[in-house]
Amino acid sequence: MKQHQLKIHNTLSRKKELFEPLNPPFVGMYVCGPTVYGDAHLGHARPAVTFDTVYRYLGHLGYKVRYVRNITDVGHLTGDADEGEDKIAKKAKLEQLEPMEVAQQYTDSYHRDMDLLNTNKPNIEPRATGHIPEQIELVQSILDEGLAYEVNGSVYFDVLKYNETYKYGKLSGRVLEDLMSGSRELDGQGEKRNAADFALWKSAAPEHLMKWSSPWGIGFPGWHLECTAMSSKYLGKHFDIHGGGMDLMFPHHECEIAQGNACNHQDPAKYWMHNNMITINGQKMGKSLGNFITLQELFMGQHQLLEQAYSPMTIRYFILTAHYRSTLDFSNEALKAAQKGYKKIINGLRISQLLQYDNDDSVSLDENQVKQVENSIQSAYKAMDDDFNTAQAIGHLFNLLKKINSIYTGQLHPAQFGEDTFRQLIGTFSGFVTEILGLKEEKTDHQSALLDALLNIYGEAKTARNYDKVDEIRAKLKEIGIVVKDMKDKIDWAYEE
RNA sequence: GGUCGCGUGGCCGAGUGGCUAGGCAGAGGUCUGCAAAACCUUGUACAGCGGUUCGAAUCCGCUCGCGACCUCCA
Repeated sequence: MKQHQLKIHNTLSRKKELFEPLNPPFVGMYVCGPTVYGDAHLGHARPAVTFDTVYRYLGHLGYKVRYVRNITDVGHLTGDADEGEDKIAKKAKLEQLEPMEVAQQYTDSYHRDMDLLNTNKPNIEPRATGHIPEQIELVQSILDEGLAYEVNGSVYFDVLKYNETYKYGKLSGRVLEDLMSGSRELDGQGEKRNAADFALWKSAAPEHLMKWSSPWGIGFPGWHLECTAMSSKYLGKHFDIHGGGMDLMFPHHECEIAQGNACNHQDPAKYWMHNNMITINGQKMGKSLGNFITLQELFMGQHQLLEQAYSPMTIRYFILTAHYRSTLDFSNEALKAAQKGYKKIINGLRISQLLQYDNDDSVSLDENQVKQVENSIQSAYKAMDDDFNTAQAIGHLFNLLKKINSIYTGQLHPAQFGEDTFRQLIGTFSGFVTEILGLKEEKTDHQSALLDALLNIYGEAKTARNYDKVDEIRAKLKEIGIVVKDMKDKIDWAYEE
């Protein structure tokens, strides 16, 4: 285990705290995943990249992390107008599909997009519908604790009663009295004893598609229950890190804490991490605002607001250039700058793989250069240790990159750094970029353009009767499985059969 | 209305009491057949007003502006 003083901003205390795993070297991390009823959008990219980076860095420090991220395939309630209906079932009716078909389709597209963003797969990716018995058990145990009540086949969490023993609202800083007075009138609240109560189990109407039998009748689980059920099943009743978007802080995570305390008498997680939101041209992204961009649209450049396509790695890099707790604003200008920055880093990565140490006795060690490299390396790690400050770390990586580029162009000599520092420079830069930040080279498919250029040279060499050159080009291409075809009136190529 | 957060140079974006963040764009230079890349130099930034302090972008107060959550949301 490397010696690092890793600090994590804990939403519970609103402070940075020294990270001390409950059971080192093991770390349990649960992150709220997507509700799979539509294509993944920008908002899904941020937590995915953020917590992937957390996962990578913890692994880099030597921790054995179990990363659990759920797939919500029971839709949350859509709200007042559609009480009793859920998002996934609604979409299914519209498209004349089985609800599970919808969930599968969007789970697959989510996976595709997350792969493109080069995020590691979670170690466990549990589905809500695969954990109905566990959720029913939870409801029962909360009922047994006397902290829930049943009405007409639905079960509600009794927030007032809970608040007598525990503190409801401690994560989001809400005060129960304020919640009760400030809460709006919603349909279907008649069953609740109090506006602040939330559903653990909802009775399903006959036309409802996704439903299961339970001790309280046919119904479906409440929105917050799955995370409690699955996190405790796979990580235990008390685990290290719980992550998710800031918008989930209330009520979702608050309810998870309440549920966890109600049945396990302890907070589910020690550290709560929340990534901030993404805005587009300064505005919140939302379907109603018409600035809702899916990842595929972004990668293809197919959206009114986009002047061009932005590659997955450009997006990943862009997300990493801001601290995860700051809002991040998407604009064409910012994305274009990110694209250039990303390419600069990747060019550096390619160069760093080419550079060799070259001991030259006529070049003497330059203490100043050594010191600068050592400082930048140390600072990059320090930034990551300070609540995963990737933005600052990247700044220091650019300073390392300048050294690498200077060696490449011959303005600095490897021997000025000494062999140790030289290897650290190369190793830290490339390791940081690929392993911690998860950036990789995006190989572009320029095969046909390159072939055309090469075949032009081939043709010119032939005209000039430079047959050595002609044979050389033909041989090189044959090595990669391409045969040159000299036609009567043109030169073409084909895959070697 | 309640709770929380933010306002940094042309743009993005770190920084929470004294030490050049960094990227993009711009200017000058080195290199170069030309160009590009790279490297070097260059920007007297911290919403406004007041206070604390030897010293504040950084702490406190007020004002203005923006946003998030409170309702599905990543």
